[in-house]
Amino acid sequence: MVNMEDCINSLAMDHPLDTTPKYSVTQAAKLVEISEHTLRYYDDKGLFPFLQKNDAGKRLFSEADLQWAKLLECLSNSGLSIKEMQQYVELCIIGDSTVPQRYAILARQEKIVKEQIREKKRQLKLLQFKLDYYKDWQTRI
Amino acid sequence: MVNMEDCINSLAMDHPLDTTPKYSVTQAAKLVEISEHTLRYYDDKGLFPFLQKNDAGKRLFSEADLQWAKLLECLSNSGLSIKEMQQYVELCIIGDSTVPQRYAILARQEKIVKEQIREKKRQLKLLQFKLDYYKDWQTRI
DNA sequence: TATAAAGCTTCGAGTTGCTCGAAGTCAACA
DNA sequence: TGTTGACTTCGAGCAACTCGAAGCTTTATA
Repeated sequence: MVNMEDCINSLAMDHPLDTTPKYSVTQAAKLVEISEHTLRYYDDKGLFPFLQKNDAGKRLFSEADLQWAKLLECLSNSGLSIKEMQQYVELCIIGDSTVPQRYAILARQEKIVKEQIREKKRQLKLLQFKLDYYKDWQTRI
Repeated sequence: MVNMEDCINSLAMDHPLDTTPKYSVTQAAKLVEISEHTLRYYDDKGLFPFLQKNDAGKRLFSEADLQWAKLLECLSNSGLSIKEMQQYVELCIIGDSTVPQRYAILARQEKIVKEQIREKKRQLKLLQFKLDYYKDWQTRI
C-alpha cells in the first residue's frame, strides 16, 4: 500500500486482502506514534477489523492498518467515542451502501474539528494575554 | 500575597477585577460554560482559593472567579493535570516572587497549544481528504 | 543443547477527570 | 405549614486509557 488513497480504498470503502509488509505492534506504535497499549486496546475493541495475526497470535500491521490507525486517532481526538468508532467500523464492513452514512459522520467531525481549532485559538490568545501581562509586570519592577 | 484582588489581578489578568461575590454555581456555570459539577469539582480540589461561601455554605462566584475559571479551563484543555493546576495555585498564593515560575508554566502551555493547533489542522486535512474521496466516489456511480 | 533474553500475548487492576445521583439543608413563597 | 427549588456533600460510576504481572515463542548466546 503506497498512499492514502489506496488505503481509503481498501479500508474505508472495501476490505480486500492487503499484501504489504507487516509490522509488529512495537514497530507500528513507533510509526504512527500511538502507544502499543492503545493499539492493542483498539484492537481488543474491534477497531482493527482486518488486522492479521500470525500462528503465534502476534499482531501484524499492514500499511493499510497504519493509515487506519491514524484515522482512528483522528476520529477519537475529534471526540468520537469507542462505541461510535465501532459503529463506523460496522458501516465500513457492510460496504458501499453505507457511504452516505459514513460521509455524514466524517462531515460532522469536520465541523467539530473546525470549532476545536477556533477554541484552541481562543485559548492561545488567553495564554498570550497573560504572558504579555507578566512580561509587562516584570519590566515594571 | 496580601489580598485576593492582588492575587487575582496578577494572575487572572483583568484590570480591575471585581471580587464582589455575585453568582451562584448555576449562574456561574452558564456564564463560563463549564458544568456546575466541574466547577464544584475544581473547588473541592482547591482550584478556587478565593471563592467565597455564604453562611449557608453556598458558593458565590465573583467576576474574578469567573475569569479564573476560564483560565483553569484553558490550562486543563492544554493538558495540565489537576495536580499541576494545584501547583500553579500554590505559586499564585505565595505571591510575586513566583512570577517567573508561573510565566514558565504559561509559556510551556502556549507552545503546547500551538502544537495542538497544528495537530488539529492535520486532522482536519485528513477528514477533508476522506470527504473529497467519498464525494468523488459518489459522483462516479 | 540448555538457557537466557527479547518481544510479544492476555487479562485484570489502577488512574484521571470528570459525571451522576441520592440524601440532606436552607430560604422563599402559597 | 408545607412544598418547591436551588443549593450542599459524598460516594459511586464511567470512558479511555495505562500499567504490570504471568506466560508463551522465537532467537541469540554459552
